[in-house]
Amino acid sequence: MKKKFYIIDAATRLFATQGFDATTTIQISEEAKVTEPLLYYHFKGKDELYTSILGSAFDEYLSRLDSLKKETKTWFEKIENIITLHFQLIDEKPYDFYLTITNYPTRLKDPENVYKKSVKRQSEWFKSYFTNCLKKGIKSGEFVKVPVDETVNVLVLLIKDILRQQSFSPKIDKKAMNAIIAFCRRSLVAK
Amino acid sequence: MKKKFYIIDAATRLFATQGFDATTTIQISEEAKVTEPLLYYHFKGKDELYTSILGSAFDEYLSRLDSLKKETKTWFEKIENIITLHFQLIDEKPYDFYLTITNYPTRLKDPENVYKKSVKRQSEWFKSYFTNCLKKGIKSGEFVKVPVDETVNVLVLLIKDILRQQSFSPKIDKKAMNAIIAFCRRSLVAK
Amino acid sequence: MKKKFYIIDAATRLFATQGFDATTTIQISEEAKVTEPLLYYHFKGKDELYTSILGSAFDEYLSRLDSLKKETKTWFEKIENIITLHFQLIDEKPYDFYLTITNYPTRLKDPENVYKKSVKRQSEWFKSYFTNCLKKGIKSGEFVKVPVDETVNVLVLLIKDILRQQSFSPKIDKKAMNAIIAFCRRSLVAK
Amino acid sequence: MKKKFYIIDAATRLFATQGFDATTTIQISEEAKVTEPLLYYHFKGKDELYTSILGSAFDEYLSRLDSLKKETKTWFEKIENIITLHFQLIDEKPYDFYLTITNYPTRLKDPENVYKKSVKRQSEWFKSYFTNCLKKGIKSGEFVKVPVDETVNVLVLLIKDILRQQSFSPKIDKKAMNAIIAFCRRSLVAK
DNA sequence: GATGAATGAGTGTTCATTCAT
DNA sequence: TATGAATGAACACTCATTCAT
Repeated sequence: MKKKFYIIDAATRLFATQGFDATTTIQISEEAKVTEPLLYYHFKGKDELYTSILGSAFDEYLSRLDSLKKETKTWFEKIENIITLHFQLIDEKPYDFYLTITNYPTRLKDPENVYKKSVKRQSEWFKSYFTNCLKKGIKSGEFVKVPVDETVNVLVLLIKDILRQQSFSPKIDKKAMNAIIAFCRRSLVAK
Repeated sequence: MKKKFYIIDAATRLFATQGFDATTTIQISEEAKVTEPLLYYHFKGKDELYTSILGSAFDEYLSRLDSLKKETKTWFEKIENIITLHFQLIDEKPYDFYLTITNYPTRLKDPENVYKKSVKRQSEWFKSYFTNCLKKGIKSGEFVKVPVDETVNVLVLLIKDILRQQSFSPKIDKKAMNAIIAFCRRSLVAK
Repeated sequence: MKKKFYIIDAATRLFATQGFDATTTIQISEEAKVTEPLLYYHFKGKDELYTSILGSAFDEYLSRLDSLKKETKTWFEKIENIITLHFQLIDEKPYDFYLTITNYPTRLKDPENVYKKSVKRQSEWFKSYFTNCLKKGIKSGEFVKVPVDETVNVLVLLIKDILRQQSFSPKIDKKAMNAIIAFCRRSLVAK
Repeated sequence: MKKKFYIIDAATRLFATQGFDATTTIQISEEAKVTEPLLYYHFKGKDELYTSILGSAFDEYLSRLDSLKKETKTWFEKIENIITLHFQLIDEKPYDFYLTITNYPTRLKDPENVYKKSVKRQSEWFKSYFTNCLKKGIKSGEFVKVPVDETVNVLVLLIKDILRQQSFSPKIDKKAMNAIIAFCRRSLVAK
C-alpha cells in the first residue's frame, strides 16, 4: 500500500513536469522504485492513473475553494482571499494543482469524464463566486461600476496564471502576490 | 516547394492543438497530403520541423512587437496597443502564436537553442517596454504610483493569457478585449 | 531465459553468414522464434547484441589459447598445437570464432571498446607466443635462423586464414590441416 | 563523363572501406560531388554500380596475372613473382583489388554472375599456375616432394591474405614481402 | 502484493529509387 | 547530361500492456 503512494507521487511529479505523453510508465515505475506491472495492479493503466491523480487534485482543489471564509468585512477581501489561497495551494502541492490547469492530453481516454466534469464544476464555482462578489460590491458602492461578466473572465484568467506561473518555483513570492492583489484593488475598489 | 508549405501548415496546426508528443509524423504527412519521407527531405526530423516552425513564429511575433506605433498621446495608449495587438495576432495566426507560449516539449532537441533564445528576447522586450511605460507614466502623473517591477510582471502575465485563452476561438472577442483594457486602465491611470 | 539463448544463437549465425549490416533485427527474431521487442528486453539494441556476442567469442577464444599445453617436447610442437587448435575451434563453433576475424562493422557503436581491446589482447598473445617459440627454437638449433619478427607475422597471417577459410565447412579437413603444418615444419625445422 | 569517373572512384573507395551494405547512395554522390540521380543515369542502381566496379577490378586483376613473365630461370621464381605482383597491385589500387577478396554481399543482386564467374576464373588460374609450378619443380628436383593439391591451397591462402593485410597500408612493406617469400622458399626449395 | 519475461501496435527515420523538368 | 522533389518499403527501436508465477 505504501508502494501505491510512491507510484502516485512519482507519476504526479512526472506528469506535471513533462506532460502526459512524454511520461512513460517505465519512468514512473523507476522514479517510484517499483516494477512496472505493479502499476497495473493498482491502476487499470496509464490513463486511469492520470485521471485518478487529476480527480484527486480537482477534489482537493474544489474543497479548498469551498473552505474559504464565508464572512468578510469587505467584498474585495473575498477576492484577495482567493488570490492568497492559490499562492498557498501551489506552495503546498505544486504538481497536483498545476495539473488542474494544463491542457487535457488529446490521447487520454477519460470514459467517466473526470476531467470534463471537474473543469465544469471549477468554472461554475469561479463564475458564481466572482459574479456574486462583483454584483454585491458594486451595489454596496465598494466597487466601481464594471461590466460583471467580462470582469469575471479577467479575474479567472489572472487566477489561472498564478497556478501556471508559480507552479515550479519553490517559495511563495510575497511581492508578486501583493502586486496582483494591489493591481486588482486599484482596478475595482472605489476611492 | 508548395508541398513544403503544406507540411509546415499541417504541422503547425497539429502541434498547437495536440502538442508535440501527441503529434506523429504520419499524422502530419496525412494532414498535409504528402508522404512521410518528404518531411525528412525538407527537415532533418520532427524536432527540426518543430523548432523551425517555432523559430518563424517567434521571429514574426517579435517583429510585430517591434512594429508597434512609437508615438502615442498617452502612456496607457502604449499598453492598450499591446493588448490590442495580441488579439489581432491570435486572430491572424492562432496556431503559430499559440506555440510561442506553450511549454517547451521536454523530449525536444533544440541544439541551436531557438526556443531558449527567443523566449529570452521576448521576455526582455516585454520587461523593457512595460518598465519604460510605467516609469514615464508615473513620472508624468498619468499613472498612479505602483511598484514598477512587480506590476510589469502582472502585465506580462495578462498578455500571455490572452494568447492562451483566445488561441482556439475563431474571432476577436471585442468585449473580452475591452474588459482587459478597462481593467488595466482603472488600475493604472490616475483620475 | 531460454529465449535469450535462442536470440544469441540466431544472431550469431546470421551475423557470421550475412554480416552485421545485412542482418535485420526482425530476421534475428524470426530465426529465434521470438518477437522483436524481446531482443530489446535482453539487449540495449542491435549494437549491444553484436558486441555482446563478439565479447563472448573473444573471451572463449583467448581462454582456449591460454589453455594450450605448456609442456612440449619440441618447439615446433607448440606451433603445430596452435594450428590444430584453430581447426578444432572452427569445428566446434564456426560462427562465433569467425566473427573474431571479420572486419569491424563501420556503423557499429562499441562504447566500451569490446572489439578494440580484444583484438589488441589477441594480437599481443600471438606475438609473444610465436616470438618466444621462434627465439627458443632458433637458439636450441631446432629451427633454422629466420628473422623473428617478420616470420611471426607470416604465421599470424596463416592462422587467421585458417579461421576464415574453414568457417563454413562442416568438418575438419585433416589433409588441409596437415598440409599447413607440413608447410611450416619444412620452412622452420632444421634438418 | 568525367563525373561518371568520380562516381566510380568514390564508390570504390567507400565500398572497400565500409562494405557494400554500410555504403549509401547518398554517401557516394556526396563523396563524388555529384547529385544522387546522376548515379542512376550512369548505372541501373547500387547493385549494378558494385558489380560493375567488381567486374573491372577482376578483369584487371586477371589480366595482370596473365601478364606475368612466362620465362623464369627457376620454378620458385614463378612463385616469387606472384607474391611480388600482389604487393604491387595493392600498392597501385588498394581499394579495387581489395574488393576481389571481400565476401560477396548477401543482399547484392548479380544476375549476370559477374562475381561468381570471376571468382571461378581466378581460383582456376591459381590452381593451374601453382599446380604446374609444383609438379615441374618437384620433377626437376628443385622442390622437395610435397603433396601438390594441398600445398597449392596453402599458397592460395597466403596470397589472399597479402591482399587483405596490405590493402589499407600505404606503402609496400618490403620486409613483410621478403619474409613471406623466404618462408615459402625454405618450405619448398630443396637444399 | 509483486515481478521477470514477453508482446502487438506503432514511432521516427533511412534508403534505394523514380519522376518531372 | 543533370537535378530538385518526391516516394514505397523497410528498419531499429519504444511503449503500454499482459502473462505466468
